[in-house]
Amino acid sequence: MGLKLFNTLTRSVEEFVPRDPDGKSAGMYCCGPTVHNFAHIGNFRTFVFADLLRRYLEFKGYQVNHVMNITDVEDKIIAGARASGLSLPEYIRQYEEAFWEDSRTLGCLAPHQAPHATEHIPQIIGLIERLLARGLAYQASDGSVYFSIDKYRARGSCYGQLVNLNFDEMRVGERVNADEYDKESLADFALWKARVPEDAAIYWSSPWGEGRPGWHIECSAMSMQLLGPSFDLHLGGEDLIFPHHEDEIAQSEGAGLQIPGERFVKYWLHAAHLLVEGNKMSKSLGNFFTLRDLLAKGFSGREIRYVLLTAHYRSSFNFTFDSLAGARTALGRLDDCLAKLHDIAGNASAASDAVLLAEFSAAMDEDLNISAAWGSIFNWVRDTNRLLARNQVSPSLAAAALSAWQSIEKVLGIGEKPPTEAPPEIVALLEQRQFARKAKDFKRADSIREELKAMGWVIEDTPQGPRLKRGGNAA
RNA sequence: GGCGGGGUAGCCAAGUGGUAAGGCAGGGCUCUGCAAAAGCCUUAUGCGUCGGUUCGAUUCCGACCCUCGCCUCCA
Repeated sequence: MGLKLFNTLTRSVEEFVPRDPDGKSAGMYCCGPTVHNFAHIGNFRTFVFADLLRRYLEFKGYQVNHVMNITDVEDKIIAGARASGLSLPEYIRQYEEAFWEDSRTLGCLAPHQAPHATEHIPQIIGLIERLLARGLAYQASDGSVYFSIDKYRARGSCYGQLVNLNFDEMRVGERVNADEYDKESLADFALWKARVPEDAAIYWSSPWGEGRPGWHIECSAMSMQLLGPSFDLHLGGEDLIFPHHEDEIAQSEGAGLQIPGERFVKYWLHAAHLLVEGNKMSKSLGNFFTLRDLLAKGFSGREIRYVLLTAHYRSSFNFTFDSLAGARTALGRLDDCLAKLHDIAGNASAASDAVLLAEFSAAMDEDLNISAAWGSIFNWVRDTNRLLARNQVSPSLAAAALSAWQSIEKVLGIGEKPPTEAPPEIVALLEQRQFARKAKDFKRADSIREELKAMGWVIEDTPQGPRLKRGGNAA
């Protein structure tokens, strides 16, 4: 079965067919973070979605080239760097490092390439020069270079492919002070912003004078450089559909580097926004959380990733502390089931359980229906537990299940709870409790159990003897 | 004003023209010295409201209500 994805360009679910004639490799670009602060949980929804898609493409056997840019020059960054008194690279480094650390905490694989805007100024300038040469851009009297939407449309190109645009009804520029700009048309967007006093030392020289790149151009320049003028997948948050991605199409196709008949991007995918406790995240509502805020509250990266992966990427999703707490229980049930299977499987090996894999991939093939995929996984957990309870799981059956699970886990990236070695003093207490139990001194046995619980260890008595589990907030 | 999403149990969330996945929480039972874990059973005559089409609609159509997003920077 083939993977189907919802393409914003056509507003329909389409079969994924990579451009590669061999059907093997896939180029994927995801708009990355602007590193002016710690990324929040909503940002990470998109990045976890990108990670999931990349992993699932790999599961399907594609060789993925995953590119995610780091936007390292932009108004907020310049303002932040100025306020901090740090140089631009120093200011950026702290947030970029935090971003990668947070990504790892959430189980995201590192993109294969992570280009920075400031390291691609020559490519950006080259692209702008090409747009100027083709008559699609102009330098305004303020020194900035703008993309002309009128000229682009006059050439027969469509501006407004990802969204329906009605130029008569749109309130272009309503919420921005139009006097600040010197554009021919309000909807035109900046390719190159002329240096202003607030930019201080942050500027580059260009054929149009000192300045810095506009926001949209970096993604066009870097994606085309690393993935070619046409590539398969471009992702981002839904708020980027317009204007950012629309402008990327205009610039990239306006430059005319594509083979005739080919698009800049074949599939555009967008992740919906997150609500937190039923509301749009905002600092004034007190529901604005960075990943670090949640970690500080005792939740682990895998619990947060699990919650982010419970809803379909295209539906706006309500992120709640209830679901975060529920994630711990749900993952615990999964972990316990897997631990028992490991105990039984021992060194046995077997081919993957085909049914589990088939159900999982059937769900994921449908535009990454992760909720349905979890449904199949938890049905499997229940069925497995049922067999386990009846002692009907052979080592080879357990090995087959685990083998299937390992393939699925590579997609989910949720990780297995690492087996925790109990320290000697804990083991000693456990032995004392067993001794007391044998002597029918249940009062003492129970008090030892309480003591262990207070130390973060939970005892489960099984027919094979007691098992120790890490309780509480352990990651 | 234009455009585009949503409204499914206490919470989160799939899905379908044929009688509602899954997770969490709750209740009962089994197991256990007691627990824990696990298992079994249980929790929406109902899928925003009102009409329509249909043998049959939560699923299609229409109207309405509510809600979120984009049209500025934004995942």
